[in-house]
Amino acid sequence: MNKEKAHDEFKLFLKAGKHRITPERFEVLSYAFESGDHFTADDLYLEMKNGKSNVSRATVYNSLELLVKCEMLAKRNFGENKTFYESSYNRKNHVHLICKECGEIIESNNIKVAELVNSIAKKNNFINESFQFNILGKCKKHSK
Amino acid sequence: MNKEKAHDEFKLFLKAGKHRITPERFEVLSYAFESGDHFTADDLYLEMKNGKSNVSRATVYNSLELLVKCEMLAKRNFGENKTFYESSYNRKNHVHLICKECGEIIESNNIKVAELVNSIAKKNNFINESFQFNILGKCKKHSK
DNA sequence: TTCAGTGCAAAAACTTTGCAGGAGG
DNA sequence: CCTCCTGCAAAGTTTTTGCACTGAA
Repeated sequence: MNKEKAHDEFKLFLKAGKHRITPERFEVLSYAFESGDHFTADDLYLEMKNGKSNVSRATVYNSLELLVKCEMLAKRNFGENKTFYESSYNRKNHVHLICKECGEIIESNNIKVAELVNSIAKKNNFINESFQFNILGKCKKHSK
Repeated sequence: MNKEKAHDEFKLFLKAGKHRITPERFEVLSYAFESGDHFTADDLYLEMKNGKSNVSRATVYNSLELLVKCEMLAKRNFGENKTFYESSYNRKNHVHLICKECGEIIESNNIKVAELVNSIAKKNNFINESFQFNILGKCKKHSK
């Protein structure tokens, strides 16, 4: 997704939900999309501060939640007790492989995951909305 | 796993790792196995305090980590920023279905999950040690 | 003009650490 | 007797909240 399209989509979402259109929210959007694949709210806040942005920590947290609600970002959580965000555009059904040695996060797309999720949900009378699928272990470099 | 067997297994593990055999560690073990399927360290600490146990918070955290290391408990994390523990006895390869409405956690066992994990790991030159597989959505009661 | 959104700092929630005293081996 | 473990409290981390002010509609 390019930046302009993202900007417009977020704007529409804000209007629809009667949230105000503020420059701070678009600043967060812009940094979020320039940031790496997986970042935390605080990382982004510090990055923005470095980049001479004056957006406050509270606003960063708030704006990221709005971006999750409008499905432009997805929340992840990899075992440490902190929340990561990632762009969710065109990224359904993917799995994270997380190296316990170096923390590297590899993403893998596998068509069978979605099928499996649906079949498990169905079997348990459960309405599937999203999933987290993390495989923990050692990456190639650290498998000694 | 019955309580005595668990006690013995933990004892052997402690000896093997040159950890001391202390009454506090076995108290934590005992409460952990009487506690629900998924509990946090702090929940357990408060429960123990209620139960007139004098074990400190630090010791609860420490002992739970030892129980994870000896593979009697598994660490989980369901999207909120806190660590849950669960008994890992006879519970490889299971998936959690978490209701966003009421927080209920359903467990599902599915033989295909392990196969899929192994095949994804292999494809990415990754050594699979464990996984987290959570499906988020609505349970039967809340699917309206 | 109005009130949602903002910045700031304080509080909250969960976990880890430092230290002095106590008990396991 | 030597340390590892313990309890306690303090500190650390990440996230949320309260409050007074500001700016979007």
